[in-house]
Amino acid sequence: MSLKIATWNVNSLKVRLSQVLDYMRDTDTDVLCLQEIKMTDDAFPIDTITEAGLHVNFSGQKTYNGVAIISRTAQTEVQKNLPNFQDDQQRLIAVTIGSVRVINVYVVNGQAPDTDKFTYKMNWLKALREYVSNEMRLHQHVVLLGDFNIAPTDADVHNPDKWLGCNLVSPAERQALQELMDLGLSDAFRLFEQPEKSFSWWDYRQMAFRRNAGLRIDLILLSQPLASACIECVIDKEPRKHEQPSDHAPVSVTLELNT
DNA sequence: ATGGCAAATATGATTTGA
Repeated sequence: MSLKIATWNVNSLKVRLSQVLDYMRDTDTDVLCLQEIKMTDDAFPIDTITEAGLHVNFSGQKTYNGVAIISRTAQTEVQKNLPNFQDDQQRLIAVTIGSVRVINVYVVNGQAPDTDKFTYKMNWLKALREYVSNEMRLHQHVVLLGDFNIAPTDADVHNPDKWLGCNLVSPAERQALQELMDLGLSDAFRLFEQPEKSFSWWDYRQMAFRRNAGLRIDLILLSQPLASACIECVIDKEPRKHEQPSDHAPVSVTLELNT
């Protein structure tokens, strides 16, 4: 059985709803994890999505953040927010689909390394590690994916010199990502040969997309059994070329699972 | 050194993002 799981920071689901529905219609994506839906739960377009024959769970808030998971088959064991971290911001939703535990995150941006927001980011990542560690004891098939707001290495940055010392690329953030991966998770994108200068986000300004001046910060981390089952990981740049695009592109993995 | 763009909130300018 083939299973395609994708992550996409949509930067407002209100603005991008038609693009999301088109994506589920036009691709063979089975599970689509969204970040930055930027809407309250009472405004969530649940009817439009379910009328398209899709299943969905979501955790939203006013103005910022917010996450959702859309799938072609049923979702169970819904977890909203980290159970071990008091948080006003809606940044995590986890569900089980078939044998796969899907953990969808919108990691804190962190603004700059000497700010309160950066401290919040580091504390949030520490709590995420605890949570994921426990989930991996309960589930063999774990996918941790989303907008990590961390570029894993300088190969994931168009201009590392310019980014030196900034959030998204700092040693502390990269160490926190490494500690997550040390739980037994692999960066799916790097399981395969990939083109140089592969990015998942491009600034809206200065024609950054046309110049391919971007970062790879949207990641899919797989537990070992899923890494073995993974046959592909791709960044789909097509939606970034659309009218009124999100500044992020969808990233997907294809898993070939037994049973 | 600064702003560039986009979205939300709100209706003018500010906040946030990465």
